Amino acid sequence: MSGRKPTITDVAALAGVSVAAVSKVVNGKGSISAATRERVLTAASKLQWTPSAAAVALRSAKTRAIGMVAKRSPDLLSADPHFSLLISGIEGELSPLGYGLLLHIVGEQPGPGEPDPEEAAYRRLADERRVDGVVLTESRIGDTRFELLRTLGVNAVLVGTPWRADPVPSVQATGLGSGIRAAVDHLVGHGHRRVAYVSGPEDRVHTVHRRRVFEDALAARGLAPSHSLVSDFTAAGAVDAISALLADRRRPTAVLFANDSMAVAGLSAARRLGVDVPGELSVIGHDDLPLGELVYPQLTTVRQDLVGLGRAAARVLLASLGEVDAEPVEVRPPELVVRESTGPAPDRT
Amino acid sequence: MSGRKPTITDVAALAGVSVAAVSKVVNGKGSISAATRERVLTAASKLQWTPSAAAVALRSAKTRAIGMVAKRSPDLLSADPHFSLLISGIEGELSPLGYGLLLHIVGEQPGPGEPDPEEAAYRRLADERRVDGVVLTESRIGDTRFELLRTLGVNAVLVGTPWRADPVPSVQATGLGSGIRAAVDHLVGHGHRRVAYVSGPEDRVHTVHRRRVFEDALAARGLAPSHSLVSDFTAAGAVDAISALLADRRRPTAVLFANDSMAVAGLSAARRLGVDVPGELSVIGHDDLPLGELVYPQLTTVRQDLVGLGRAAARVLLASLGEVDAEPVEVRPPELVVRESTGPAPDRT
DNA sequence: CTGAAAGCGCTAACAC
DNA sequence: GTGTTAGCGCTTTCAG
Repeated sequence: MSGRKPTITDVAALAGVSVAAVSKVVNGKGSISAATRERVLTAASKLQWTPSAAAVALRSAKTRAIGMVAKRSPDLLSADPHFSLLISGIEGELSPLGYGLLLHIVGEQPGPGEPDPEEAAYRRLADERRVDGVVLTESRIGDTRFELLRTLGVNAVLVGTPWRADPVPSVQATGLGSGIRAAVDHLVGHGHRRVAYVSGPEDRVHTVHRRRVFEDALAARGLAPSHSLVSDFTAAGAVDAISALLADRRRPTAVLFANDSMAVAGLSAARRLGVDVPGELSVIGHDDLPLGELVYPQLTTVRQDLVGLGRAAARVLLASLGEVDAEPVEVRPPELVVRESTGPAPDRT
Repeated sequence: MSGRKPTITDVAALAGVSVAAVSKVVNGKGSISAATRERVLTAASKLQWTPSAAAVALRSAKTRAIGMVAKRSPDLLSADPHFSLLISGIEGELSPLGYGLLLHIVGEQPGPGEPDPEEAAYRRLADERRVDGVVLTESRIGDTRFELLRTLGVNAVLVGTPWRADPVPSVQATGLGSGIRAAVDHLVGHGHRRVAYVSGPEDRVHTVHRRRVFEDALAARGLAPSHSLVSDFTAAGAVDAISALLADRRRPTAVLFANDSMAVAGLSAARRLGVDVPGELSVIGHDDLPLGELVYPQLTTVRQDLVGLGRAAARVLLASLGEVDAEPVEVRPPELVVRESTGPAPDRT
């Protein structure tokens, strides 16, 4: 395409040294005199040479890439912005070290007579030796991915809470639960007594965790959930949920959703049904995606430091690869962001 | 980590053939007897062997990966869901062929005394020979990326309209402009006479194109834009724009935004100012991101087949790599999706 | 401190 | 139809 790409040999020749010397200076290993280093460096930059990733990978068995596979339902709605933020954080740590991020998006359905696409994706990553590690998200109850990855021999780190204290590397925010507790306090402090919860899919670890935190927080104020629904992170699910809640004679005056997309969809559905938010119903989301600020009324939500989580996950992986020291990066605790979708409970009627 | 990974040699030994034979069968090249093929295949599967990506890449100078670099402003708001959809389409084509997608996210700012991070990212991808091609998005006026990529010797395909008929590979929807024209017709048909346009950043090729289509469509109905604003794809920008429009004594009765995020932000801002949508103001977005269905009122928007564009881009790249035939995949033409944010023009007062 | 040499796992001529 | 044999570009002992 544009002349041959220079190789280490070219650099060595131009610098008048051996290829070994060049290798040593670019890797900072072995001992090299300042003079030689200098000559190699200038030769390299003159030739615009950068080590070939493939050669390095083959020789050193390190690809300098980490992988991520995202399982996506046809309803692209939910996970998306969540992933983007996480990826931003991950990339922020990888890029400076020259690591790449290999992304795979797989469907939910195994396709007729085929293996689980998610598992297949991890296998391929491992078998082809394309990555040095992977980051997992959306911890699931009964999650088999760690086991799989372990037998495949690839490093992994989980963003979130492991399924029952599995001894797997993972990262989570400090003070987990503080945001939801603050949300409950906010609501109760505003006179709400009937507050409902709409969770995400039940196979998610965070689903049960968040609901428990919610219930405990309410209990601490001497209350119990007015309703507790399970939904699926889709818009339709949220709409169904809100319809059910509003149809109840003793309907809630406030509802917490397990993510922002559902919260916005629910909020919109309520308004469409003629229910004023926050006048008649307060709504709180979870994650603080950009979306929440765009809508009217703006969404009160539990902010999660997604970028920080991504960053932290990358650090853990990088540390296990010996690239950085294992100093954990701090992930900001979840916090309540009060905007316009919450307010005082409506007058008792 | 878990026993040594099997190599082609192991497979050859187990099958009782030469490594060349194994290579031939996995690559479908050369001539191999059915019997040998069979033995190789069983040996390979017994050993769970898959060719090492690094070895293949080094030897054949093909990485079987394509790259993408996304330039992201600190305000993550805009490009996001757009990218996710594109990526879904791209991955859909890559995965079946065993290709990977290497993603890089870079900031806008060059950092003090540093080179443009975007350019640096492309250079790294090329110099390290990490990918066989890249897909570019967000065609810019005066775009230098193609030139860069050409001198770097990497295949590239653009999603969108090239900057002034550059002879670069690109994909776009058939019937470009049809969606915006339909939007204008929809509005005018509903009695709107004062319709405004809020564009994206002026350095984008699509910005000027879409605005022209808009103006031409209006002109075809004997009208001219009531206002034409330039914004920046941020929520704040959209809010400013809508405020300016509504402050005008002769304010528009309808406004088209260059993307959905701005449209939703604008729509929300209008409502916050006490302006009813669509009663007093009709709003139309662009792209049809999931977000538009979540909000209330649901957003009328110009749908763009983002997934199809991603798919098509991947095909073009794959074709230029000789992996697939160059049959262009069809990208659905843009179409107007009428929802709740548009309606009849308010009565003249 | 420096260089020669042996591969990493695989593909592609080229012989047989 | 099948095997032998060079490397691809780099890292890493191991002598000097």
